[in-house]
Amino acid sequence: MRLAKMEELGEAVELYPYRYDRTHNSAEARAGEAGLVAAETVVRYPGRIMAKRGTGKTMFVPIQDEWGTLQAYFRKDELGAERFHLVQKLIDIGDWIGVEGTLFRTRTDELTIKVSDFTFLAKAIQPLPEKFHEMSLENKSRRRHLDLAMNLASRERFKRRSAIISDIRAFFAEEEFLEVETPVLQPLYGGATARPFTTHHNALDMTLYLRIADELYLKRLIVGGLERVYEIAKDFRNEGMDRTHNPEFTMLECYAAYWDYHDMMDLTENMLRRLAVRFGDEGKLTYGEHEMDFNQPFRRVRFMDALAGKVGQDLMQTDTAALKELARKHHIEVKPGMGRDKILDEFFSVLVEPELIQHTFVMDHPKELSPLAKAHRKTEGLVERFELFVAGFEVANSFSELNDPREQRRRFVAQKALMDAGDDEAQPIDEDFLAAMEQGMPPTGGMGLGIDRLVMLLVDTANIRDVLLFTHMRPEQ
RNA sequence: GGGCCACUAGCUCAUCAGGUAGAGCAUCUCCCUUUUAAGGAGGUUGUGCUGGGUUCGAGUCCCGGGUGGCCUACCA
Repeated sequence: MRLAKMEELGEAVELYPYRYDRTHNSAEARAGEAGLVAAETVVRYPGRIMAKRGTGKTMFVPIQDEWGTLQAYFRKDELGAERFHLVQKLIDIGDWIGVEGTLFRTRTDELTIKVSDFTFLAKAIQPLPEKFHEMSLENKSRRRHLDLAMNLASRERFKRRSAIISDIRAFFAEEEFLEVETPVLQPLYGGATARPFTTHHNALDMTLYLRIADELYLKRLIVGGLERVYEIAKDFRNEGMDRTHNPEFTMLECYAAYWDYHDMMDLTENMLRRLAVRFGDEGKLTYGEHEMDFNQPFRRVRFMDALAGKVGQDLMQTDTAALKELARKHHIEVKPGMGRDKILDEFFSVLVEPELIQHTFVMDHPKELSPLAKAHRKTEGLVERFELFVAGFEVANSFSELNDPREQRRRFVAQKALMDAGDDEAQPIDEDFLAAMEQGMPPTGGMGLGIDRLVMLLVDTANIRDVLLFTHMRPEQ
């Protein structure tokens, strides 16, 4: 048993020492091989023991650090019987160790450190998982530390996510947006249609909600005179979870004074093209079986036009009764209480969305679906809004922000009516936000983008769990 | 929410007609001074998810429960 060996090992070495002076990591040692070998430089390299291959008086031990693996070669005649015994018998796979020695190539041409001395760094009591088979998705998600330890591809994916988010921050800095932080705990939720998580503040004895969006706070900043703001933050929605949904997820929202949704569309297009160039293949992306070329201008299509193309007739003037009749014909489910625009949305998600593989901006949505968007400047009944679809799912959502407080109040009241009618995703009236808007809000363009889905797209993975380090799962047992 | 499938050693899995369980890796003992899924000899490892039923006998068949996966639906 490992605990028994630990005691014996503990008599010879410090089991949990405090620090280690590294001269090279595995990537640096590989890159500098020629010089290091020629000069017989002594390197000090720490990492985790991933395997042990012994031949009695020698040991080959692959040691893994964040960047990869470097093999260490221990010899009994070099280290002495006692020290060699430690490596051979008492040190286990999973333990952390620092080795010191010179680099050479073995007979089989593997870059190796010939160990002149070593420092024990930390003991592992539990063994690492078996190495020949992929861990199950459940095990990977539930025990991410093991997934990261065993799968370099998984590490790479998460490092890539980090790099993508850093690059988005750099992009917004170049565009002169200010990064801000707004409350997670909110007395009222809003900015999206979704059910919230509820919590309680003891000192104030009041109900608080975990935010479902940052929108209403970011717009207050626009009112306050900060002209370009953005936030990358977790939102929380109390809804189902599946391949593309997690109850907490990372959202990017940005707002710019004096812009409309056309400006936001350009910004979104520029940002995605830049990411595709930096993280894809020169602007081309492969997602599953699909190929997309972000160098090409993004397709732009009006919501009602896309729908007309599918249904074979313009639905702009079609009344609700006729729509319901059409829905039956297309096997589209209409639930009681669904308004005309909601039915149109249903048509859209069933008929159009699945076919939006290539990056496409869908523009000018029906009004009822967008309580925070400004009415279309030309077409009655529509709003100035766009959604970006890629590979069949929605990545971004944007509008010319409604800034007329009288109209905003009417929309809130309409939402309230929906809520009273039993729609538990409708938004409550936010008087505080309305008061801010009444102080005068400049014309503003706003955009929200799901970071997790964007990362899925850029690293070509079908499951949101692959891009979230820790996902929500039921507790075991 | 609906359908299908799975749950057996620490890990990945097997046990094809019901007769109280096995392989590889891990672990333990021994041999081996250039191995790389190292090798060789030997040993240990299980409330077979859970509760009930059928049966002389259940991991195996039946029913309930739990957990997970896939598909589907719902969800700015």
